[in-house]
Parts: sequence; C-alpha cells; structure tokens
Amino acid sequence: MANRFLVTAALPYSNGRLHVGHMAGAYIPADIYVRYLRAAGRDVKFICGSDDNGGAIEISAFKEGVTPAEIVSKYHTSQEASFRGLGISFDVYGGTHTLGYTTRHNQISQDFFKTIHDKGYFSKRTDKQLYDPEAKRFLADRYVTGKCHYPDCGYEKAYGDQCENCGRTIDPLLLGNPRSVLTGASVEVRETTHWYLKLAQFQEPLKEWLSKKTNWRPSVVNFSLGQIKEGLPERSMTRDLSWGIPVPLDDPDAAGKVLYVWFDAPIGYVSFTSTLLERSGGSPNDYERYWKDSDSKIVHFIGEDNIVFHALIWPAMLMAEGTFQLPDQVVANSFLNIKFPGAEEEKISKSRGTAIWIEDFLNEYDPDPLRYYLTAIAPETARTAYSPEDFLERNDSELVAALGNFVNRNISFTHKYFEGKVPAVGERDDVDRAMLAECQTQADKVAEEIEGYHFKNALGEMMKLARAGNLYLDQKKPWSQRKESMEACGTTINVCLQVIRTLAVIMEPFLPFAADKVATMLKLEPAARGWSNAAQELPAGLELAPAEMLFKKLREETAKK
RNA sequence: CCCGGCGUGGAGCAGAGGUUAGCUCGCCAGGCUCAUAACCUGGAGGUCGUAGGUUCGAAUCCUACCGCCGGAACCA
Repeated sequence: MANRFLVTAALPYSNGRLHVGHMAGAYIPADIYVRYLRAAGRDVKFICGSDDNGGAIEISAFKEGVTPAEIVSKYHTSQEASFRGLGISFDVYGGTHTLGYTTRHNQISQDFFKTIHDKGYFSKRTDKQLYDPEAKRFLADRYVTGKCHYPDCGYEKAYGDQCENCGRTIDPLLLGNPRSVLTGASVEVRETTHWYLKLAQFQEPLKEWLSKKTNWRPSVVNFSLGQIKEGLPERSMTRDLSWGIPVPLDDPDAAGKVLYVWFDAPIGYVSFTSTLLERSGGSPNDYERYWKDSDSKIVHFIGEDNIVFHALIWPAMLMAEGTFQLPDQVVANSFLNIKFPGAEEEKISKSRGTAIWIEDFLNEYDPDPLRYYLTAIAPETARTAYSPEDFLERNDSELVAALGNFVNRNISFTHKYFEGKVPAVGERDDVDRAMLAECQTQADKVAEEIEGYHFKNALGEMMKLARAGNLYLDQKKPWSQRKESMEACGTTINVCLQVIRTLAVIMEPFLPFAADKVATMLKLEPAARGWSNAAQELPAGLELAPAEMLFKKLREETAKK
C-alpha cells in the first residue's frame, strides 16, 4: 500500500442544500476511507470544496434577483455546515469562487487551459447556438423549450435536450417555436466560437489505462469503456457566461467567455490542495508531492452522475496537460432512491419534495446513526433506497441493541462489580483466547474491506465483532461466574473490555462520535487509537470513566416497552 | 430500436462453477438477567425471473425470452 494519499470527494455545486443522497454517494464513503488511512498512519489529505462557477448558478441568481456571489456564499456556508455536522473530516473545504481560494484556483485553472491550448489539444470552432435576446445570453439546451421535432410526437413542451413526452434526445436547433425558459422570449440562432477538447486523441490511452483498472468497480470501468467504444466527441471547454474564470487567451474571440465549469471544477481539487499546504506552512507548489509524485495515490469519490467526468474527461485533461499523474482510483456509488411509508420507491427530487435534507436531519437526530445507515444501505453496486422506517429500525436493532448494548453492559458491569477498574487477567481458556484473537482478525478484515473500497462489508465486519462479543459474554455468563469465582468473572470482563478497546478503533471510521465516547470511557490516548494498536490490551487496574450511552433508541414503541 | 445494470426465503442484501445457498432485520418457540425489554439458542420460510444449452457438477458460464431501472456527457 502506498504511503501518501490524496483523497477527494466530489465538489458539491453551490446552488442548493445537501441531502442524504449526496452523503451516501460520495462523502460518507470518502470520510470512512480517510479516517481509516489516518488511523493506519498514512499521510493523507482529504480535499473538498464547493463548485461555484457556471451557468446554473448564474441562472439561479437571475431567477432570484440576487448576484451569483450571494447564491454561492449562501450555499457554500450551508453545505459546509452539513458536512461538519456529520463529521466529514475534510482537511480543506475550499470553493472555486470562495474567498481565500479563488485567486489560486483561477490561476491554476488558467495555466492548465493554456498548457493544453499551447499543446494543440483544443480545436477552435464556430457553431450555431440559441440565444435569448431578452436575457442577453446564450442558453443551455435545457433552458429552451418548444415543440418536439419528432413528427410522431410533436409535444409542445419539449426541452432543448430531451422531450419529456417521447423521451428522445432533442436537437435544440430543430425545436418548433423555440422559447427561453428563463424569459419566455423567442430565441434566436446566433453563432459563437468555442474551444473544444479533442477527446478522440485520448481514446486509446484512456482505454489502455482503464483496462488495467481491475480493482475499480465494474460499473465505472464498463461504462467508461462503453463510451470510448462509441467514440468520444470533441467537447467544448468554454462557455458564453459571465460567472466563471475568464478564458486566458489573447484572442478577440475569447473575450467575454469563461471556462466550462467542468473544466475548472476538478482543478479545484488541485488548487485547494495547494492552498491547504501553503497554509500549513509550505509552498504553494507543495501540492505536487500529492499530484505529481508516483509515491502518492489519488483517489476520487463521486456519485454515478460524475463518472464521465472523472473517468474520461478529467483523465484526458491530465494527459493533455502532461505533468500530472492520473487517478489511481475512482470510486462511484449509484444514486440513492427514497421510500416513504406507503409510497413507491422513487428518486430523490427537490421539486417533488422527496429529499431528506441534512440540516433538517441533524435537527432531529445524531450524525452517527445516519452514517451507519447510509453505509449499511450504500448503493455500491446498484441503486438502493433510503427508508425512514428502516433507518429507525436499524438504529434500534443494530446500533443500539448489538453494538451500543455490548459496550454498555460491560462498562456497567465493571463499575458495578470491579469498582470501575479493568479486572486482572486470571487464567484464560481457549474461549477467551479465541475471542481475543478475533479482535485482531476483525480489525484486519475491516482494514482489508476498506482498502478494497467495500465499505458496506467493512461495516459488517466491524459489527461482527460486537456480535461475537455478545455471544462470548453469554457463553461465559460473568453474572453467574461472579458467584463462584471473582477471578474467572474478572477474566471474562477483562476480555470483553479488550473487545471494546478494539471496537473503539475499528468503529471510528464509521461512527466517529461514538468512537470518541468509547475512547473516553477507556481513557485511550490518541496514539492508542491507531489501527496497528487496535488489539493492544488495556492494562489491568485502569480506571474507566463512567458509562455513557453510545446511541439512543429512536422508535417510540421500542423505547417505551 | 440500440446500449448498460438488475431480477436469490416476508423485507433488505451477500455469494459469480464444486461440501447441507449465506448474512442482517422481521416472525415463532425457548433460555438468561450484566445491559438502552437489550443479549443468547433453536425453528419455520428459497425449485436463486422463465425456457433451453455447456459441464462430472451452475444463482454462478452461454443463448433466447419476460419484467424492472437507467442511458449520464451544454441537467454541474
């Protein structure tokens, strides 16, 4: 395993709040991975920030009658608060148009663009596009509506990218009576010049690179190779917008144009790394240790909608630029659907009000149960559904009953019968030794699953140890042993406390808040929480802090019983 | 139409050629009392979408079909 890691989580677009789907897709798995790497003693930087440029923000601002900067600032703050509330442990949370980050970001993005330009990987072309004379701007296909141009459909409210009635792809220039979604004005056809990345030139290198990625999720590799097979079209890397990074070319045709938001967004990973390292006392170029040194591994966590950008376009950009290394891994989760009681499973939709917002969630619940649930149902290979009922159910029957209770019953027992001190080890039998051996085994399995990006399995292995602990306890019955031999009873409790000590380490990537509570009860120093110390034994005689509940019951009917 | 994914006990998922198909939850019965009515044991429940085929042997490979969900690259 490499020693240096640069881990990124997709930059959220700063024109909306974050919901459970965002978290399940990229941020929670990324955070688990990073927390594990830190505990394993690796040099890791966890990079994220808001994606602040682009047409959608300009349009949100236009609609709300505020400036793009106001939209960005509002949602950047909201999103960052959601991440903090859930314990997502970024080393830096920047923003492509956020104070303290913009200057560096714009400079690196423009350098990047110029390098690719000078190397001849862009083709400059003039094409026809639809223009809204009232808003005085070119319109993305999505913002044009008119009559579907398929004769057998003719739906009047088709959009410029797709007809909602017949489902087919629309050529916006063929729409009947095209109007602007923004202003309702009839749109004009105007010519405009843009710079297109010659993706076709990277098809072979991309194919070769992707073919070697045997440890990637099949969905990512298959989808990407499929796209290559169909041929990668040239793709415009500039836009007619005002909200973005100016195209850095000394060319009259470039005047008033900005970089395509998907060109500069992934560069945000680089520019935020640079800012982070400079702030921690280094030079702005220190980012190269993570981005250009082959001793470092780059791992991107994204949602399924980002695959095309992270597995094809971004690597092509990196190849074109020439001095960066390519991502070692792109981890993509599918989308999370939602299943409300009595309703069909459906997509998370802002407009239909089916999103569960993180800010709202955190007003009602603790973060760990959501981290647990979203990992347990993680859409790693297929779409899965968030169900509010299932969330409560799993919290009560798994987190509380299996894990929380195991910790609580042992700590309580220790306080009740051993004055709160770790009992002395008497004679250990095979069952005791097997239980202790399992601590190391499970720590290893969790590590292996996390390193393989199987977070759902990793969580399962962690829970297995808690379940094994409960089983062991019931076999030993210290509450009976106590009446025969305090030494035997103490030996049992000692073993259980060792299990809890291991749990404190291996639950941390998933349940950092609860792990802190356990560490406090066991008086574990930060150094003792490293992965390599996971199965190191607590000394007999150590005085524990008072027992504290790790998780609360959430269903009223179970809580009351 | 084409391309991709999926279809495994009541629910949610594992398993991708080889012992009696696993796991979590739920359900039923029993045990225990340290513990947040938590924990432990046992049980019921599956012809692994359908039909063919390959193989000594198939949820697992191949073909066809049916059903569901996506097609994403000016929605970031």
